[in-house]
Parts: sequence; C-alpha cells; structure tokens
Amino acid sequence: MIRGVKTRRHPENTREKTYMSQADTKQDTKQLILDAAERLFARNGFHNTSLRSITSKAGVNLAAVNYHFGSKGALLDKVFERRLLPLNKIRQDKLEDVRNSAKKQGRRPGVEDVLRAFIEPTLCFRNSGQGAEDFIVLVGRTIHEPDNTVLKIFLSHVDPLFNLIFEILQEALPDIPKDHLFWRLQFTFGALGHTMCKVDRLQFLSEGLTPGPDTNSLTQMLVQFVTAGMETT
Amino acid sequence: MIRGVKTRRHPENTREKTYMSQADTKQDTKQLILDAAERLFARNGFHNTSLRSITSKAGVNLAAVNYHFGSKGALLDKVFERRLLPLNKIRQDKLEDVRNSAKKQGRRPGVEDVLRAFIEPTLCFRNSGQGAEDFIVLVGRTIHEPDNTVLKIFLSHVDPLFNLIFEILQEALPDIPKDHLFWRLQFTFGALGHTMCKVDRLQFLSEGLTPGPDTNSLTQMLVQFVTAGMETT
DNA sequence: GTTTGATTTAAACACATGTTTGAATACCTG
DNA sequence: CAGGTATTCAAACATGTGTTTAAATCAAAC
Repeated sequence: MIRGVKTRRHPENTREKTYMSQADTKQDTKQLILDAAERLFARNGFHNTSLRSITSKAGVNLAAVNYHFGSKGALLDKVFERRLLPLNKIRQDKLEDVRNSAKKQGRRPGVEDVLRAFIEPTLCFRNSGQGAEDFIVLVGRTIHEPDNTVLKIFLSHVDPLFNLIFEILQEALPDIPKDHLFWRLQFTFGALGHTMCKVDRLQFLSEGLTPGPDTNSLTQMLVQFVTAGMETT
Repeated sequence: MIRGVKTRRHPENTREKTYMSQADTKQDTKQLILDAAERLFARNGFHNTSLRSITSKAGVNLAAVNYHFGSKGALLDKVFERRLLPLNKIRQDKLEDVRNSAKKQGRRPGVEDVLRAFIEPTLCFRNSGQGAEDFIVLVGRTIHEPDNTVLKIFLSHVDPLFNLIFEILQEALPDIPKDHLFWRLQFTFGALGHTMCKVDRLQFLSEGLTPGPDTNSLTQMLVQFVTAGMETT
C-alpha cells in the first residue's frame, strides 16, 4: 500500500473474518465499486472523478468506499492491482519464455519477440472481460499522470516489469549503448500508451477516417513500428 | 474561444481599449498569471490546480483570473495560445519548406526531414525562454488528457498542423496504406508526447541511471527511432 | 431468542473549489 | 483638479469534495 490509508473500522484490518458466508455480499459491493471506479477513472481521470459519482454508478452507499477500501487513493490502488496482477503475470511469463528459449538455443533474444511479448498481451487485454477496455485506457493515461501520488501508485505495480524488459532488451541488442536503449524503450512506452488511449476514440483527427482497426492488426502495426525503431543503427 | 466564457466585466469585451498606456500594467498581471498557470498546470494537471494556487504564486488577487480571462478554462486556452502560436508557425514553416524544396527538385519529401521538421522545433522549444520547459510538459500530458473539455481546447490549436504533417507524410510514403500511415503517425505522437513529459524527470525507472541527455541528442535519437518505424515495410 | 460482529445507511463535518460582488484604488483624459 | 474608466481587492456565495459518525440493518452463532 502506497499512502497511509486511514483505517478505523476497515474490515480488512479486523483480525479475522469470522463470518465468511457474508463474503459473497461484501465481494459484490467491492466488485461493484471497483467496476464503477475503473470506468470513471478511465473516462474522467482520477481527480475529476468524485466518490459520489462512483458510488451512485455502483448503486452503493457513499461511505462504502471508505469502509471497504479506506480512501479514494487506496481504491485506485486496488483498481490497478485487480487487473495488473494477472496481466503482469502473463507479460512476465512471455518475456521470460523469450529469454529462456533464446538461451537454450544459444542465441540472443529476438527484438521483435521481446517487444511482442510485452505489447501483445497488453493490447489484447482489452478483449479479456467486461470493463477491461476501460482499464487499458486508464493505464495509458496514468503513464502521463501529472499527480505524483497517482503516478507512484501506478509505478509501484509496473516497475519490476519495466526493469525486466529493459534487461532482456539489453541482451537482445548488446551493441546499442545502454542510455540509447533506455530512451528507445521510453519511446516504445510512449507509443504503446498513446495507442492504449486512442484505440477506441476514432475522432482524433478532424477527418472522420480511421474505422478503428481490430486488436490484432493494431498489435502487428505497433510491434513492427517499434521493432524497426529499436533495431535501427 | 471554446467554452462559453462567462463575461460581465471582462476588459477584452469592452468595445475598445481607450486607455492604452495601462497596457503595461495589465499585461504584467496577465503575464504573471499565464506564467504561474503554465507551470502549475504542467506540474499538477488542470483539475488538480486551483485558481488560488495560481494567483498566489503569481502574486495577484484571486479575482484577477476571472477578470482578465473570464474563467479557468479560458485561461488554459490562453496558456496554450501564447506558446502555440509561435511554435506552430515554426513547425508549419519547416514542414512546408521540406515539402516545397522536394517539389522543386522533383522528388518526394524525405521521411526523416518531415519528422525532424516537426520534432526538432518541438523539443528545442524547451530552451526558448523562461517557463518553456513547463509548457512542453503540459502539452505532452494534455495529449492524454481524460477530460474532454481540456482536450478540445488543446486540439483546437494543433489540429491543422496534425493534418498538414499527415498530408506531407502521405506524399513521402505513397506506397504505405493510408490507415497504416495514420497509426504510425499516432505512434510517433505518442513517443514524442511521452518524451516531452519525461525529458526532465530522470527517475522513471527505479535505477538511478539516465543522466538526462541534452535536447539535441534526444531529438536525434527520437527522429532516428520514428523514422525507422515509419519507413519499415 | 439473544448476542455478536459485519455491513449499510443517512447525515453531518470540515474544507476547497470556481465564480461573483461592490467598494476601493490607480490611472489617464480633458 | 474633476470625471471616468480600468484594475485591484477583500469578502462572500454556492456548490462540491473526501471523510467521519452514530444509528440501523443484516446474518450467522450460541
């Protein structure tokens, strides 16, 4: 947990959950709040979303957020955690697959493989369940979040993964100076984050083109783009 | 002006500025507000910046913002306008230089030239005067701004330029499908916007490397990266 | 049925927000 | 100086914010 969460009657903090058959109901409320918060944070931003709009969308009482999560910031933390735990597992597994199968074959990891291992699960996560599209937009935006409190909550969930892909990229491209590689990875994160934000808002340019590509071809386009940028000499 | 700005005693709306020698003083106050707002919007975001923090940083009265600008949103509009008018002029001129000198020589515009004509003035704008660094961060963040009101204010200033570079890119790469080119340009905007945000916050990854490159080498790295991505087949 | 603890509820709290007001002040014109 | 306008100022306004409280409700345990 990042920020000191004010907890007095927070159920998570009572010694033991004595009555567990109430779990269903409580999980329901928590899920409803998480779902509503995810969507509203993604659409309006953290600071521009009120707890009242969240709870009214979720159909629960205003005090439920502070009761179940402790604070608005802790709620954001849980919104990230719920999706990022499984997503990061997938990305980490794929990245280490690329690394290991290269090592087994006595060669360097392929740049395109590394980038795809990171990008594909991220973009495909959109199609992985209700509300997942909102979450992807939320993440894409949080990368550029001005508020440091919000940014730190997010980074605490993705920092290890960012370090991992940076390591493997160094193995894939040992001849490119480390600081160059660092910035090329930043360019990649920028392109990916932007894609995550804009993928379902076709009205970016004033002309009404861009019928909105499917996830697979978008992934392919992005991987191709950043691979070329990463490998150029 | 984008949003309906509530104006009752707004000086800009009086028929004529009869007494012009007060312009100095008034401009002072407006400049002070613009400077403070630019910095605070960049650091904390639009919604997380209060008019009270702006006016207290500027050393002026709280009511000055509504008096001189009409509303908080109109202030943001002017913050963009002040910097974007000259910056867009430079970028447009450079882009049309590339286009025209190619046409004169009877060849297609060079992809790297096009991208550099857009990226170089943007990143170099950081070094162009006091507060310009803040503005660059502000723009980089606004690209991903959740709030539609804020986003529209920004887009109204950059839309023509985005269309121009898209046109010239199509001339430079006529064999690449239009929708592919569109997304590659989006990837480029994403990478550029991310760079604008992160250029002076070295603490992105947990390791403390990245001594912060100078603007020129960063420009070179980014242009090289996106050129390769744009040209790949 | 009574007790016990978890959860929900309506109300309030304390404070921050953008905006507006009317009087005071500053400044130029005649 | 007088007259008039532009600007500043302190105060208030109306509303929205995250959080807290104490009572009410609920479900299982004994």
